[in-house]
Amino acid sequence: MRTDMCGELSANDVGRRVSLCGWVGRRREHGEHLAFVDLRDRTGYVQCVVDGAHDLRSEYVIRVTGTVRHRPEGTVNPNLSTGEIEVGDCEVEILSVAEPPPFPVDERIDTDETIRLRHRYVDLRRDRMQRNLRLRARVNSAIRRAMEEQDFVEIETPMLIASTPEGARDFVVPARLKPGSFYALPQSPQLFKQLCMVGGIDRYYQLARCLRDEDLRADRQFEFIQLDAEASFASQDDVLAFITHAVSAAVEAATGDTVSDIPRMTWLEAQERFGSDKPDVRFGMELVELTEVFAATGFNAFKAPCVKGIRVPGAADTTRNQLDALTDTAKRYGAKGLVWMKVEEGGTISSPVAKFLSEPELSGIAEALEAKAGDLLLLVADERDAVRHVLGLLRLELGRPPVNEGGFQFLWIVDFPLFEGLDESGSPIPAHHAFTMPHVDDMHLLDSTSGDDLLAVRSQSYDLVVNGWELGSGSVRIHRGDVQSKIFGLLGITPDEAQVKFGFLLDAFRYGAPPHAGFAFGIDRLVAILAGEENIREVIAFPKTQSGADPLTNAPTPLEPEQLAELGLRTLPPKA
RNA sequence: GGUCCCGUGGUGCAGUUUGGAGUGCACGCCGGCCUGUCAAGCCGGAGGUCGCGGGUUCAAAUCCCGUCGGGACCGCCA
Repeated sequence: MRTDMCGELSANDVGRRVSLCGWVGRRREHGEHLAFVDLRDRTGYVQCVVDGAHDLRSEYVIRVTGTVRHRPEGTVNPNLSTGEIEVGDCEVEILSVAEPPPFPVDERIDTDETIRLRHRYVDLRRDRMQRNLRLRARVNSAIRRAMEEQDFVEIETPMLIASTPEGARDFVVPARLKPGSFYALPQSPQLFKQLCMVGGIDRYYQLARCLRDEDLRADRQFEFIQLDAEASFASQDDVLAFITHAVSAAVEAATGDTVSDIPRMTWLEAQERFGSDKPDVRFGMELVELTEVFAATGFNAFKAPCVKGIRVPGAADTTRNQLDALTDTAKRYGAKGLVWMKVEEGGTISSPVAKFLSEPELSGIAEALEAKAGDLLLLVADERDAVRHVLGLLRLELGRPPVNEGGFQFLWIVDFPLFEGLDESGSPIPAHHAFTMPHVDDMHLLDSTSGDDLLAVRSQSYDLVVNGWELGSGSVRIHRGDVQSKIFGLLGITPDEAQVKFGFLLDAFRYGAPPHAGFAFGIDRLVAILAGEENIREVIAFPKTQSGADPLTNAPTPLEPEQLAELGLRTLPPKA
């Protein structure tokens, strides 16, 4: 139907008779016999000169056959890639009429997202979505190529699997042939990829669709895509190298630049300096240790296991109202309180609590935080993890740059703790999952009866972070029965329970399991960052809203009684 | 489970603080004029359940309560 694409025509095509197909953009009519029509396809716009455009309307789908010619002197449009030329002497064929679009395809002004999603097929015509989805396709392609260059083989794993109690809430699917039983949709192909290792696949990867029934956020949808990978006879360093190569290929597809090396930071350092396991290192305002400064303090609020502070440069003009609001925010984050201090000209510290602090304490704060006149200092005292958490969130709130500023600061976070806490019965809670290999240097601590010792055990697990977003995580897996038994024992999982929950994996490991390690990172998040988008919905063709609905299809919907009956289901009445 | 913000012709906004006639702006839409525009221009016109329900009031887009929808975040997401 067409010989060329609108946006690809140039002065080189002058004189050619071309056929173009696309949507009618803006029309500029000049009386009965001259009109300009901007014709749009996926490549861009070109101006067509037609003899009257009365029967054309916005978003009509048309085919234009005409001759490419230079624009007359003085009418070249430098803002348009095809602005040097136009298509004249046009025959116009209407392929499809269109009602006026619910919002302008031309995106000078932002449109409410619900309306965009309800008419996503119109929204997809816009440059932003075209760019983002095409970027996503290039990134996917580059990642596949990078993994295959490294001898990874793409294996597809099932979508209908058994539910396991760990981790996120499962989406479930009723089993028609076994009423009362359910499949779960995979949160990740975790167990299957390990089975692939036992199966001698050696290097597995998949752009895997994962589903988790948890609350949605700017960076979280029910369904998302991960580059999921696992390699046999591979160490942590090997995996990091494999993934770095894939990430570099993705970045190159987006920007042309490669990523040669991704720096590493231990989990402990990330927590201490940034109050997060996914630090945004594009800006300073690091957490500063002040516990020692208050070792002998008389101020009750600072008699705590940990005191830390952050310095907000030049923010001493923050009003009392704003500071009260900030204190409320800190409390919402779980702080007992927030102490603020303003650094006056000359270095004097003014604060509601200054009168409770000694001179050495005040000077100690100023020195540790490298306070300068005009700065605002924020201090939190509490248990160590609470202090990190609150200040980490305040730091982001007060200093975080927009997502598209400061380049891409990739970071490996390594040496995560194996356990993230103790449950009521004193058993440790796994930070990653029950198959994560402990750090070789900490193996001996597993025999300790001390909770503190157990919580100090590091694991061979690692996260990939960019600009404060967690892209993904992975670990070296346990492949030895004795280590696995010890971990299960520590977790309070009896051999019988382990057999019920993970029997098929443990069975598989008895038949010759290679040492293996793997990783998975979120494609949606990576593409969003590369596209400069704050929200992954902007890089997903048909996303859900924060309440999990699709304004386009109206999903989720109730089922007909017959359909429920066939599945052996009965629904409860809505809650009153 | 919780906190905060938003909801006004098709689109984007102003109006809400301090209640007084559905008032205004830009775009779009419909009709007319217009032979070199490109966010064309000029003239005219249509288009409203101020998300929904209740309350206060002589009077509610505006104040109060509830509810629905959307968004950001905390919890949650091994």
